[in-house]
Amino acid sequence: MVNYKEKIGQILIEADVALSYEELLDTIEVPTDKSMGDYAFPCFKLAKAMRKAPPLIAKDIAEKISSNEIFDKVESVNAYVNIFISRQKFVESIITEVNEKEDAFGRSEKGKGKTVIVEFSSPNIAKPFHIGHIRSTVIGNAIYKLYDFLGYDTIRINHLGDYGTQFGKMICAYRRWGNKEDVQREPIKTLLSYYTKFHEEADKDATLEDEARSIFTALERGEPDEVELWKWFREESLKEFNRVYKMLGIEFDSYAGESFYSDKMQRVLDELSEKGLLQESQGAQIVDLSEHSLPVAMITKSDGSTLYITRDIAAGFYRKEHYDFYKNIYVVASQQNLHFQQWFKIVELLGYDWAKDCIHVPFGLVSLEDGTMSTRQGRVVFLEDVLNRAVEQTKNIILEKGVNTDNADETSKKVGIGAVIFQELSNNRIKDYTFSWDKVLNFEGETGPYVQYTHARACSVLRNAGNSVSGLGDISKLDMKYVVGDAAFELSKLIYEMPEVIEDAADRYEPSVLTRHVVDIAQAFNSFYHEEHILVDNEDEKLAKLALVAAARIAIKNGLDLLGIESPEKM
RNA sequence: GCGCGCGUAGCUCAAUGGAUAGAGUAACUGACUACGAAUCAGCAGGUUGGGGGUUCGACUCCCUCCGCGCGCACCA
Repeated sequence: MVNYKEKIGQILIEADVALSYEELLDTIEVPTDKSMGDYAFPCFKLAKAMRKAPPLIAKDIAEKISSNEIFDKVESVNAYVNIFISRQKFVESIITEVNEKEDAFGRSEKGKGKTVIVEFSSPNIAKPFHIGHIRSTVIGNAIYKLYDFLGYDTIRINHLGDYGTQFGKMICAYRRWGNKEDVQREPIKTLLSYYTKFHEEADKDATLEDEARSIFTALERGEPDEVELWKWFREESLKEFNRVYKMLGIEFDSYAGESFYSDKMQRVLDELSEKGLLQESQGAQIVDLSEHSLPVAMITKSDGSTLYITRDIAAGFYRKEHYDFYKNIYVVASQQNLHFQQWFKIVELLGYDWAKDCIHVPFGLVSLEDGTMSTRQGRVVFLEDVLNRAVEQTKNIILEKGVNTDNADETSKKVGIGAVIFQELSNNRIKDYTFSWDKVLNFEGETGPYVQYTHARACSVLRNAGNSVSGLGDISKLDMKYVVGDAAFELSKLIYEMPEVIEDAADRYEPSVLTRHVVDIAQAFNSFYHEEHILVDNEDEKLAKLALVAAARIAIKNGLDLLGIESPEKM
């Protein structure tokens, strides 16, 4: 497939345009208005060097390059050179390529031999998996899929919050008020109730806090009783988390959480100390980052115990040595911005250049209509409930509409859960948002079900064509003059852009770029579908159109796939 | 107080420094005897928070002010 931008860049170089190839690629753009061409080249930058008015430069360039066979028409409008590419050649090559590559359309080998770690989801043990956790989970999974598709070796890490003084409190509460059967029946809710009770009681009796601390110290020392309880809480919690991951179709390569690094922190402390970065302050150990315009980072508390940041530094070392990453990505809320800035800087000050390969991918806050989420105050929406309700809603719609499907339950899951994931990946991740049932259960307009519906519709057309689909034969031999109309051409252009959109989404760690592009393709497909009759009597015309439908179907499916969303063939 | 982020149509959101700032949604109008109406087409909706500046050109970059969110030593 020709890269048109690069091709136009070369043509402009041959036409003696006084810019470097890189500058040209940077300047060539896609006009906002289709009537101004498929590509445009603004000539303002050339004015100084050529000592000529931009519109005149545009006119000269347009004349020089207009005879090229890959263009239908080149014209100058004011300071712009507007380029209309040859439609038939274009649709022919893109439709052929997509149908040949199918699932591999957009895939690349760019990342071959490079390892990318994506840390995401990372819930806290014994705490509910709520709607706030969906962000890291779903964004992280999409980023993993994008990098995997671009040929990188990928490692998915679920950095479980399974360590810290909170487990001293939990064990303390369990021993006082807990019982085994309740925990087994409903682990998270039960453990959480112990945790809440602990805080209520601790307000009245301060000695509880001391007891909890000593239990945590025992846990750190590896006392068998404490370790056994902790392990059990962790397992029960994971069982529940895995139920949600299974619904979402998400897996991990490692569940090495915070506890995994408990024996790997001394080395960090030693090294910080050797390199003169560690200072004592009010009994605690700190790293002073004021020279780097950052607040002081506390490495150990006055009682000697370690903190979150110490564990993250230890994890960084472990990952560099164990995986030799090319990129080490953390999909963690923007609230942790300072935390990551601090520890990346500390690693840099220790003299490790891999600090620059550690990347924090932040995202905005989810709140509820009645305020920020608070598990202790019972202001929380469980992710599993959201998924279940979305599935239920889908089932109702299916029954109500009497839609064509093989298995209503299966389809409801794919569509309902797809809707929730899609919505999460629709907006720029940095934006805060307020969770709304109305919004998450709306399936019209720019939504997951809309895109899935479009896919199912394309499948339906291909099914109705019967033998014609498999009989498409050698697609490059089809007569593509039947698919050069505005609607078909628009659709083809969007499909053509998929691979660069995928790269862009990965480079920017921004799955929403892809989500939006998939919507654009669906919209273009639906316009084409309504404007033109596909299953016409003329066999050549029908086959050409079916080849385009098949290409659109593949593009949508690959896009949804990368977002972690299924594409049912009927719905 | 200091730092980071956000502010675009009634609402939810797009827009690698480029041409007349675009979608969806809500309201209104129209299209199911052609291939799926979870669809499509039309109409309407804007001082891009305010004010300066840089630039041939600013939603985009710089300064400043306002509003909101988050963070800033013994939680994670």
